[in-house]
Amino acid sequence: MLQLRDLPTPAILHKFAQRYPDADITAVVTFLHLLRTATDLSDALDACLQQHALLQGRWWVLILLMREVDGTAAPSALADKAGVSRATMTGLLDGLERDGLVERVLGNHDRRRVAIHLTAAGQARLDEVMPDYYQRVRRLMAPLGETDRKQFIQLLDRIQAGISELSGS
Amino acid sequence: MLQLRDLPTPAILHKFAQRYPDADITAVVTFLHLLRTATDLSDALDACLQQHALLQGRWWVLILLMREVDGTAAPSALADKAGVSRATMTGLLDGLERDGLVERVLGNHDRRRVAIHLTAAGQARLDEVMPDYYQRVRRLMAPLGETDRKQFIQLLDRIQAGISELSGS
DNA sequence: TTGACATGGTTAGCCAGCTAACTACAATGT
DNA sequence: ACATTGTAGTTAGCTGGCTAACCATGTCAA
Repeated sequence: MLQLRDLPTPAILHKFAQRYPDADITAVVTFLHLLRTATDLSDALDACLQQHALLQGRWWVLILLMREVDGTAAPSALADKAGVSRATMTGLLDGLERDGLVERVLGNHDRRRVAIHLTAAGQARLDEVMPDYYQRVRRLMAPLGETDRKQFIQLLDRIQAGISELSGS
Repeated sequence: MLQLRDLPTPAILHKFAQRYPDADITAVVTFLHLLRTATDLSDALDACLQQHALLQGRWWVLILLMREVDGTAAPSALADKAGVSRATMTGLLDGLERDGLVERVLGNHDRRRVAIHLTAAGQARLDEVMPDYYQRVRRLMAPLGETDRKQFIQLLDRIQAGISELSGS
């Protein structure tokens, strides 16, 4: 994700719009504002996870495992749900297994398959980080009331729908 | 940035809220929606830049250089403005220099300093990618009218203000 | 004047993304 | 029965984040 510390000033936007007449100023400003806020939220999430010796990728794998009734899933399923490649998931699982937060259980019927299991230590780590996470998200979103949130999500969904349409065609 | 391919269903949110009573459901949903949309936009940006053999980090450096009147800046200034460490900037500049898009000019007065200069090839690459970029941003933001955009940015700014306040205290 | 500190940039080594290629195994069609 | 194809997971090698440590150079004060 782009780390935007220095959004363009009106003067800079004007300069660029001169050279590139296709520029839609308010579109660019909206686009960059959204990315900037998301980056800041992501950084805030990093700060939270770091307190508990976790990073986004590994934390998300633990959550995906906790969503399962038996705390077990296949690496490829985790990769799909986390939106990363299978190769990346192998690396994440290596780290989590080294820390004892998950374990690899070899399959019996199909010996290609491996089951990833959330260990007691993994669950304990989640029980430590999640209350902190929820607390922080609560505070981060506090500036928006319930009505604001509905409205905000609606605007996000309209952008999302546009993206799906563009990439679909 | 988190790759959220699988947002929690209401059932999952309920399950987690049972175990972690601090959870503020609408806050979490809003938070994840925002990150999800930003991720998708970032992916769309990646797709655009890839058409022109660029990645976000390197592209942003070129833009920062083009903002300067003489197309020149110090590595540390670029690092600050891009929001990355000086070490990361060294790597980005290595890649850009290898591709001939920037050049390092050694300082005369202070021999620690290096000036980074946007080359003609670098400017040409920007002139190739920017119209495509603006075109795509225009289309991505098309679902929102001018009024929507104002409102959206205002909501983003309120979140941003909250973040600054939290990290400041 | 020179010793201590500050600054600009690079290097080294870690993590986590990616693609492409590979291994092992399963399934399937002739 | 066996060759082909498909699938699950890993490995290798790239990029680009990070921190910490490390020159080299400037600066400043005793």
